[in-house]
Amino acid sequence: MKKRRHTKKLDERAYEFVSGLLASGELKPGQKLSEPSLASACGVSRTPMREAVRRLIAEGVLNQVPKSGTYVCGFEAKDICDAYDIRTAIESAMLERAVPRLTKSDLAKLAGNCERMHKAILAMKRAKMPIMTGKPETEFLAEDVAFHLLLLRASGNALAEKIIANTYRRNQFFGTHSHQRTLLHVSLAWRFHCEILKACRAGDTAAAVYWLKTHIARSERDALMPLSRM
Amino acid sequence: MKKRRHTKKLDERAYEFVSGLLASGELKPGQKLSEPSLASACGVSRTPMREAVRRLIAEGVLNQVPKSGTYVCGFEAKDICDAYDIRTAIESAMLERAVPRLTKSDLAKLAGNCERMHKAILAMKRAKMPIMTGKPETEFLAEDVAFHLLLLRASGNALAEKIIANTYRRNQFFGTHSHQRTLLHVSLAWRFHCEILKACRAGDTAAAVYWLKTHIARSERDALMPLSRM
DNA sequence: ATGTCCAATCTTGCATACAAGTTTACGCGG
DNA sequence: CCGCGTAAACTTGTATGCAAGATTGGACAT
Repeated sequence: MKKRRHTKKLDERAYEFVSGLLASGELKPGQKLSEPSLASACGVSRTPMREAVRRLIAEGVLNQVPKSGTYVCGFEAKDICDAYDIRTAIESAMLERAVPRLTKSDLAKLAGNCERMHKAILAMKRAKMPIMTGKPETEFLAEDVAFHLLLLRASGNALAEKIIANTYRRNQFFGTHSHQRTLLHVSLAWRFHCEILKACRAGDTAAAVYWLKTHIARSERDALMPLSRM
Repeated sequence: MKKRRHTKKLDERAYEFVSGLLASGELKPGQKLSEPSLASACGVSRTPMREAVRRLIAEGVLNQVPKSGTYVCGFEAKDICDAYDIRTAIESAMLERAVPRLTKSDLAKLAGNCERMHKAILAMKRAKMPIMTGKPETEFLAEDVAFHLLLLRASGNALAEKIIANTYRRNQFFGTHSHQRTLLHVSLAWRFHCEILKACRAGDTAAAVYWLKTHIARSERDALMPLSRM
């Protein structure tokens, strides 16, 4: 194995470091941070950490007030609704373009996604988890996102892919911990993916869009549920 | 009037400086830049200019290759199509929500936008411009964008507003100079806005969405026309 | 004239020093 | 015990120095 000469750019490392803290829930909404402390915790200097922070600000995850501090953005039900509305609008429109363009290879990849989602569900069952967590959750979410992004990729609209990928990232930071991933929810998500795939195979654009919209609406309900109890 | 103690943050100045260069066409696609030269041209140090550059990179207007240089992104017909597809998807979906929510004040503002657009057209006619440029163009474009953003604002989806505002900004950098704003084109855009407004007044969501889609499709054609001749 | 190699120069990446405003904490007077 | 003022500590904003890779230009050999 060749020694990594570049390891990686430090601002990327810093970004991933903070992202990880956000995704794992160690950094909570409203919490105050500071560039120097994050930088030293990550083992880099302020400059790359500052760039990472600015990037997260642009993504709407952090905010900074000039000489005071950096804070994790709060998020409300409305932010989640907004994001799901955008997803519905863009993914539906793009799916209409994607369905007729899907190649055999695309369909095979989508089928692979569905299969691995199913595997994650089986693993969850085997482990008798009441709520999906840990490795099955990670894999499940990765396959979920990959499925949707592949459809976007097939639509040929790179901008749409970028926008939705960003939305997913935000969801990952904020939404993950609120989601209740019971067996019912993840099974349903898997079934919807399967229906979408079936419609894609049949070239039935309308059905594919219908199932996609149903799927997203259901996901939104699931994401909102834990918040409505407050 | 209180003396401005802060003038403005320097990274904001730097961003506006480079934005202006891009919008005015002084910086052409593919052109090579460098942070130090931009910084000294703007009268700031590298740090704020670097942040401005990173921001423009995130917006997809510049790109940087590690130890080599910073370049203005090229753009092709496909990028324009992608952006218009996103606009169609988001603005249509959001307009459906906005129409029932529009207040009298909103409608008045929209009417004001239309009126000022018309004024810009009349100014263009008076000056016997074959193609709209200069002050009429600036005002026309400002009113155009304001009209669309107000409808988005009324939809209540802040994320949509942000995404579309970004798209407009990119269009401003890349698309402006390719557009052929003849009297025919700008008049048509104005007419479409008027039709949208009329439908909004009548609470006719379907008609509003129809005219919006027609308007955007036509704008796309106009934006693409100069490129297809190549 | 042309290809090649090397050095000067330019680029970004990163670290750090300092400036200026904000927050916090502590001591003091009531 | 409580308010209050002040100073210290902390925050971000900005400038700058240096490192290391990329590029360029020219000298030199053929």
